[in-house]
Amino acid sequence: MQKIEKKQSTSSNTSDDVFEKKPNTFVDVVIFSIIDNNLHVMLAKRSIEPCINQWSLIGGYIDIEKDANIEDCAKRKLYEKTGVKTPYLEQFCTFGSKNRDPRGWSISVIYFALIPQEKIKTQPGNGASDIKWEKITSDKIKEKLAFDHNVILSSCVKRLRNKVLYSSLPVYFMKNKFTLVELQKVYEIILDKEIDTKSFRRRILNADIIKKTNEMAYGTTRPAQLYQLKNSEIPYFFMRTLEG
Amino acid sequence: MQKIEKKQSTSSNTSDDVFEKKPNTFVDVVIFSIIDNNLHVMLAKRSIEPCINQWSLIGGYIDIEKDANIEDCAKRKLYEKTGVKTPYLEQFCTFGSKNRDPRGWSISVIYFALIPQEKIKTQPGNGASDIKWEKITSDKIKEKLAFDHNVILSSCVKRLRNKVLYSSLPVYFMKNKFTLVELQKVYEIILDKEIDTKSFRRRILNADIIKKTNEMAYGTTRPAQLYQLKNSEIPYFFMRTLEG
DNA sequence: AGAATAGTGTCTTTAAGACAATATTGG
DNA sequence: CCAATATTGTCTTAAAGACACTATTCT
Repeated sequence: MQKIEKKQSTSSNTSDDVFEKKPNTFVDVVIFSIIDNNLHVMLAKRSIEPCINQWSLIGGYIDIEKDANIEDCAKRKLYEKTGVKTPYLEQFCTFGSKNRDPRGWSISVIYFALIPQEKIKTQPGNGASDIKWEKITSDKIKEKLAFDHNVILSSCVKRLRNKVLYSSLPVYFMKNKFTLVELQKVYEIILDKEIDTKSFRRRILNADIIKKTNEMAYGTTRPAQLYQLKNSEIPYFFMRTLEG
Repeated sequence: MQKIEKKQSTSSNTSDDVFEKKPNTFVDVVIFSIIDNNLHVMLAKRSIEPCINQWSLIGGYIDIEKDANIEDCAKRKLYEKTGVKTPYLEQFCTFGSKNRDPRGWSISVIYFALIPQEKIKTQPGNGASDIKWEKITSDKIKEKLAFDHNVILSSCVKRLRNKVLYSSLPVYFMKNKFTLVELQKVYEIILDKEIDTKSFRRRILNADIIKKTNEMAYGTTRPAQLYQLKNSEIPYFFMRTLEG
């Protein structure tokens, strides 16, 4: 262990700055979407060291000139990669340790976002070769990510799964108008488990969070009622969790 | 708005340090305990600027030489003030903005701890004139705290309340051996609401989280069965929330 | 015996689970 | 009509709410 030099002269706006050395500070966003009947996460390929060319979650350091607060920082990173301004965004937790980044002590505030695939402007291949969607299979992905991002992703997926058992979170994956069958399918994809149709519909309709539109979804057989979210701001929390 | 100078020469341990200016980083712990049939929070009087002599939550900056990770940092601060090594400790959330601290951009990772009053070594007056317990009345305290600590405290109390509706968290306020009547009382204090005795006992006993001891608590009337926690590590989560 | 607190019995209510049954479309 | 999918009916089950009742102690 070498001694740390106390040479750093900070350009602080107060005279008594006691922070000789600070952790590096990041915000990372776990961006989820349902694609091809599977839960996916958005990854970015790192263009700089460390971990250059490895895939990672969407994020980067907090820019104290650009960002007024950490949520704005998360929104900025999200907007830069997806073109989406107001997705469902929730602070998940914060990872911080001396080892998680080779550059030294670092903190990363993790958010997660739920986005309907349709709303995402920047699709891989569409001028953005540095981002891609990776399929999540039971908490994990195949890709080996930079830093501790596999651990972060895994615990975030667990949190999402758990929360879906007692909330309306999956509605934030739906496009503007959707059928109850489609919504149930999204629940089943995330939970990786079949749900009884009657129970599901009773639960959702009872919660009074969606309203019928005057449109139907036509397919090859019986058309289905199209619904819309009533109040998209806050998710609904049920009094009971589903079996898990 | 003055321009920020980019003069800071960091003593980083890698050559390519892109972090011109970093937020200051803190960990604060909201330490709860039940005292005199009321929920209380531990406060510390600040001995340095800014906000000198104002009361605040227990916390301080992350010391990258002492702390291996943020949870250790929280445990260290908790131990320094309470003498308790292994309380119930949970990461709550992270606050970060350019305005919350007059010294500039700052991040604070907030933990909360639940401690039985009996376990706390450092009681106010006992050589520690810089700490005190403050009573919480419906999410708030009377004291005007430093920085944004009133906001942090308030949202943390709400989180605690909500979590008590569907978990066994209150057991972490109990001393080693306790009666079901005492545990119910703690639930009622936190929720500020009476609970039906039969329903409460059925719920707790059904969860199979406590076991009978061979001791009774003797008072002025009928003695009560003393119980102990079975597995103190992780809280129990019920399938249904209580009415709220 | 009577006050006080600990603890139980049991009926009602609510919402989920299970699963059979019906409804509506296209071919 | 038939296949396929959407939607509903209804019985069972699990756990909470309500509230009356019994049990055990001390004075």
